[in-house]
Amino acid sequence: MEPELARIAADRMEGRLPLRAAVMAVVARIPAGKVLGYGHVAALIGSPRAARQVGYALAALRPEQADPEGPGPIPWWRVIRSDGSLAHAGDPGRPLMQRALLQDEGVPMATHHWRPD
DNA sequence: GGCATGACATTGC
DNA sequence: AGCAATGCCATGC
Repeated sequence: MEPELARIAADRMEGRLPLRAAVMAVVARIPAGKVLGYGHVAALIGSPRAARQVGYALAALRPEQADPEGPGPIPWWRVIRSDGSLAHAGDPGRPLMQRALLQDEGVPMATHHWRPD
């Protein structure tokens, strides 16, 4: 694991970093073309059973941070469900956009699901 | 502190 | 493959 990720996990577990901030820090480090599950992100910040909180944190992204077109966006579209499906969060159009973004980055996907290794 | 909420995960059918 | 029932746990009121 990269030292930076270890530091983030440690800060989070010691209570020096709010879950929201830890999630942002980790997601921001996911390289283009790669994806992580919500539970995977949770594990990286030292709270393996807090997958739902990861989603809750991403839901609070400010518009400019969530906009893929903007400068330094948080790549929320690289976080998917463990079974490869995409969260809709009340917006049926989002899985479609997410899938398009991932395909643009060359993520291998089946018609509906990301194909895990 | 108690209780409801939710971009999830797992299991069992 | 799809669906329902549970378990989870950080947040906000």
